[in-house]
Formats: sequence, structure tokens, C-alpha cells
Amino acid sequence: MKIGELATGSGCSIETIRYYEREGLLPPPVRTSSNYRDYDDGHVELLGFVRHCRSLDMGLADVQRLLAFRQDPQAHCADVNGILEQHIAHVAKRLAELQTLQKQLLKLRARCRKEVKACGVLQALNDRLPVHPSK
Amino acid sequence: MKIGELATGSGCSIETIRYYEREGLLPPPVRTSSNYRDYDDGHVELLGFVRHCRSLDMGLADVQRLLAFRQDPQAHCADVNGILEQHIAHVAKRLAELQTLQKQLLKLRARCRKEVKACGVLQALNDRLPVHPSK
DNA sequence: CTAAACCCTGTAGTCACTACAGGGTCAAGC
DNA sequence: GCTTGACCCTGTAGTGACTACAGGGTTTAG
Repeated sequence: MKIGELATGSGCSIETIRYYEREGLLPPPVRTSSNYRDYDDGHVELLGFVRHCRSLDMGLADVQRLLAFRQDPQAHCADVNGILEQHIAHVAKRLAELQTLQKQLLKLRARCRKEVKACGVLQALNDRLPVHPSK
Repeated sequence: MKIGELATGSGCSIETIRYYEREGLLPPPVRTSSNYRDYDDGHVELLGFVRHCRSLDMGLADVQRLLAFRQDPQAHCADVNGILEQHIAHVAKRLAELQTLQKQLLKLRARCRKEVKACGVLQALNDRLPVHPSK
């Protein structure tokens, strides 16, 4: 199958598929006489795996490691689980950050609605933040 | 004050300050005879405003628009509020996405713990996703 | 006087794509 | 046989918000 077919079948763009190939996430397929990429069912499955991982917001480096585990008969389930646990922690952290953020934004909006004349929002944004020790 | 002092005072890096100047978020300060940037209190306040906006995860384009409103006596509070509302919607959307994500990841983890031998996680990740119509 | 700590410019790298530019190939209809 | 349009190719540059050098100049403390 040609790249366009694989793209519509997998729900990602042609450019993304070529990008995955460059990055080593998809093995280069055979080429037709006119240099077109010619994919088989293995590619379809592999790309499905990659897209599933990406839909869970995993980075491509993690996806690559999972792909390696799939190939490796020596790999342990614990290795797979480790990547998963790390990713769960990462998402939980970002989730907490966003929730804090949302609270602050709603507070800010409340200010604007009350003090239209002097624009409470701009005033509030002007307040300096406590400076956290940054690297 | 020199750039290093501004950096430690504001909690962002020297490179970031120079980057903001290049992007037009901070006006270029005067230079000393040895070509060092020499900042004043106006810069400190401006940078505080920018960092506060960034801590709320606003994009630099939005920050720039807010900065323009600060300068403009014609600007309406409604303009400021518009940016804020958009941003609140944006954060709410991302929050919902992450919550869905987290549920899926926890489900996935549950699989791994049960079926160690055949690694349920890798199997589950191999399941194809329903293909959403993608652009 | 020297060494460390600071500053400068300019460029390239990050991540996961996306968007061209500038070409080649193929199938259908005239 | 020729054109038109849909498809494919490579290679490069852009996105956002920085970060990380390389390769220099300046200032300050001992």
C-alpha cells in the first residue's frame, strides 16, 4: 500500500509518517520501481502502536523504547511498567499544575468583572510574583 | 542594573531576558560604555508583568497584546477580558484532555499488574485506535 | 597582574510535527 | 498522444519558548 492509503487508514498525515521513518520509529518500507514507499501489514500494525502511544501523550523517545521491548524477548514487563509509571507521574504533575492555573485565571476574571474602570486584570497581572529559586 | 541582577531578581535566566528583548516584549535598555545592558525600574516592572502572564501559561503573543493594552489609553477592559476568556477556555480544554488521558493510563497500568507473563500493556497498546477523521 | 565572574553576539538545538518549494509519476478522459 | 489532476519524492524551514553553546570582551577582587 502507498503512503496516502496508510495515512488515511491510520489517521495521521503523510508528512508524519515520513517523519517517523526519519526518526527510526517506522522501518523504511520497500520501494516501487518509481521510488514510491510500499507498506505492508506489519507497518500498519506498528504505526497503530505508535499512534496509540502518542494519543496517550507519550514522547517519541518513550515510544521508541516500548517498540524495542516489543522486539526483545529478554525484556521484562517491569521495564514496560517503569515507562508507564513515569508517564503517569508526569501527567499527574501537569494536571495539578493546570488545576492551580485554572483557579488563578478564574480569580483574575472575577477581578475584571468588578473593576471595569481601572481594569483590575491588568493591575493584578502587574503584581509581582514571588520569585522561586530558578535554575 | 545589569542583566544578571535583573535575572536573579525576576527569577528568569539571562538568555530569556535577551530573548524577550529580541521578540519585542522588553524594550532595549540603554547600554553602558562597555556595551552592557543597563536596566531601570520600568524594566523590572515590565518583566514582572511578562513573567506573571507566563506563569499563567499565556503565549507570548497574548502577553504582547496585553502589554500594548497597558500602553494604550484607548484600550477597553473588554479587550483584556477577551484575551483572558480565550485563555481560560484553552486551559479548560487541555485540562479535560489530560483528565481523559489519566483515566486511560490508569486503566493501562491495571492491565500490566494482572497479566505479567504476556505483558498486557504492550498488548493493549497494540490495539488499534478508532481513526478519527484527521485533517 | 591575573583569574574568576560577569557581559556581548550569533548560531544551533529542543519536540513533534507542519508547510512549503520544486520536482517526478500515474491514471483517466479527450 | 496529450493534458490534467491526483498522487508521490526530497530537502529545507518554520512553529513556541526558550536553552546551550562558541568565541570573544570587560570588570573586579585578591
